[in-house]
Amino acid sequence: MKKITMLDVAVKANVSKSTVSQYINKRYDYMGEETKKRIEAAIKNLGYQPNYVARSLKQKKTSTIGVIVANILHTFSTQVIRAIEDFCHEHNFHVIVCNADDDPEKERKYIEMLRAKQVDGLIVFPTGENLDLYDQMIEEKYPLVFVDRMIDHLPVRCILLDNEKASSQAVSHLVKSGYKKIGIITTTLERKITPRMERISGYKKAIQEQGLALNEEYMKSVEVTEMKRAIKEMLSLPEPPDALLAGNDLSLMEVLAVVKEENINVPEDLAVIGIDEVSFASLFNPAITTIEQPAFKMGTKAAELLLELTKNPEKVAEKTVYRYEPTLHSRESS
Amino acid sequence: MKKITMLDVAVKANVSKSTVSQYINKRYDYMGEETKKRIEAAIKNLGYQPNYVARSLKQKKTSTIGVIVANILHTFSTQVIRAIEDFCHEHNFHVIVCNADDDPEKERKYIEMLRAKQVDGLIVFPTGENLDLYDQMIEEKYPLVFVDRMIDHLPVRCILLDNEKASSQAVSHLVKSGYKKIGIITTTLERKITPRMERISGYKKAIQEQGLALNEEYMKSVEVTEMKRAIKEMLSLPEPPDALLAGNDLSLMEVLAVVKEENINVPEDLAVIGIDEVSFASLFNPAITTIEQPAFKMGTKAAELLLELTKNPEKVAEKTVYRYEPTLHSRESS
DNA sequence: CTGAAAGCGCTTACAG
DNA sequence: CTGAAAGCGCTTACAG
Repeated sequence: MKKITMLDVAVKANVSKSTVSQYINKRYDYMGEETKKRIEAAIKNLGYQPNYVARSLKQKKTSTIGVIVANILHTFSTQVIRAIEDFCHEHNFHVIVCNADDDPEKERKYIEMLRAKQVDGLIVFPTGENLDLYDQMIEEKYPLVFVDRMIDHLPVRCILLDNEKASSQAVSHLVKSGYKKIGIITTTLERKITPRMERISGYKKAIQEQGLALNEEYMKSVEVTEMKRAIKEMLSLPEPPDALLAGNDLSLMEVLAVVKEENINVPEDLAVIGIDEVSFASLFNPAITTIEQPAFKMGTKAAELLLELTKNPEKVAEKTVYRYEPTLHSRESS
Repeated sequence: MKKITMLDVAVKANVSKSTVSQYINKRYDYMGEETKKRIEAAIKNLGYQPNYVARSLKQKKTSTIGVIVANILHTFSTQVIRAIEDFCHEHNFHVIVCNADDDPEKERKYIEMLRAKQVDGLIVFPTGENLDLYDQMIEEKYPLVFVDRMIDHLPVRCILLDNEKASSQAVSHLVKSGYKKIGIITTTLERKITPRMERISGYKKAIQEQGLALNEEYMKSVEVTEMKRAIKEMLSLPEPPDALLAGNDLSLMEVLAVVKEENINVPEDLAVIGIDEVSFASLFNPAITTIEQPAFKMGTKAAELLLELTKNPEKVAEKTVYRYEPTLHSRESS
């Protein structure tokens, strides 16, 4: 079963490859009606499908972009990905998604593989460790957009939640409901991941603005595997918190696991609130108060910016931070 | 910023393109040590990255496969995708994922686009409507694997849950716990989607095997948007069911939404059990009994089969159904 | 042990 | 209005 090529079509339609190519690319400015029809018939007849690989090689563009998420386990990542895909498919771009799994080495490998595949641009949730690669892309004016995290000083467009605001919304909501001993639990800060840092700093500022005392024992940032232990520790303090802010969806799951294991009454004994919307928030008993990121909007914007850069690669690299507003969904858990 | 090509490396290392190519492809059977070193140095020095598009064109393979899922909103789909990606990345294959969104037209577009991009094979959760395309791929001996759904008579390898067994596990578990009026709710059967059909037929068989009466009013298959209404209807029957089997994760969410809205006591007033594992199952109050698909194993198998076909395209097309065992997680809701 | 040459399937100035 | 020719960046038999 030999593959049908453009040449086969040309022969069948009694024209040259060039003319078939013009037809395929809808450049029929001067094409005779007769010719068009013959080509169309030949294509249908032979079941010809153009080979995008050959086209890409010649045109030096693939109409494909790459997305590297730091960790696909977050609902936020999957929502952003879906938004990117929707936008790209509408604009006839393909998307290759890779999951760096919070591992800078994997991130490096994926950046290199995707670039070898000549993708036209990259949307990255950067681990932050591959500065040489980021620098290189910037220097080459390679289309690049960061999501969720930024790297200081790097002239790259970044899509971020207003993380400090998310924390402060949580804190003021809790204070309004009468809670005064507010704890926060996030995943580890070891690698200075933007959202975690900002959510912590936003929490600190908000606590102080509310005239509450900052208590170091109410702030834990640990690996997910350590999280249940850390939460239990916090809850067995002589003066335990009466409210807990989970820094993201995975942290919230750990909090709820402890709540279940220890048979804690929510919100009577402990108010719970999570940053990131989760599928079961409103179904839960009690329904969980969450702070939602506009993931779909953020993903769409990332794709939009990237495709724009793709079309216009000479655009100056510049650090532009696009901040998005969180939304509080007040439910029963706080 | 001109792209560095193999020719640049060759010139710098004082060898021909051919030799550089040999080096890149690690075919140094007869290559002099000196030459190797010079090439290596030139590559490092210039920061050369091979262009996979050119290689793909020449080799007529892209080391990329496509995955088209029927509906990415199912947790099962995302887990299968992750397994496929893991397996493929291990074997140096790339994966392009598309979401057909239960729309046969989108499926058609994606199959055509992916084939134009010359992906080496396709894993499809088929909508079932594009028989001409499926046929064409089979005839061309194009590597193809179906997941979750099969199409009668089509000689394609299929990865499926033992759906009938899943239903019968649910029914016998419920019967063992003393429930006798067992309902089932699934998404619409309009397009004869395999898992829905089989879960229904498995349910019917199990009910009869258990010596219970089959009650048509206890079986509803409707669009997700209609589901809450349908559930409420079933629950307001003169003799309502005392247990409800949700046919998949999305259906389970609808059941739980009704439970919450109507303040139903689970499992006292209504036992609940769902096919598909969900992230919150064990955190919920009450914890939800689920029947899990071995999604990771299934995805891995799909990838394994496909890569095998890719290596060995002359393998006869044959209908082989790989069935996987469901696992019951007995929790508090039933 | 290494190189010259052909070719993968397209696109694109340019000629006529 | 259409075609001949060059070329995108590789790989691969084959020659030497």
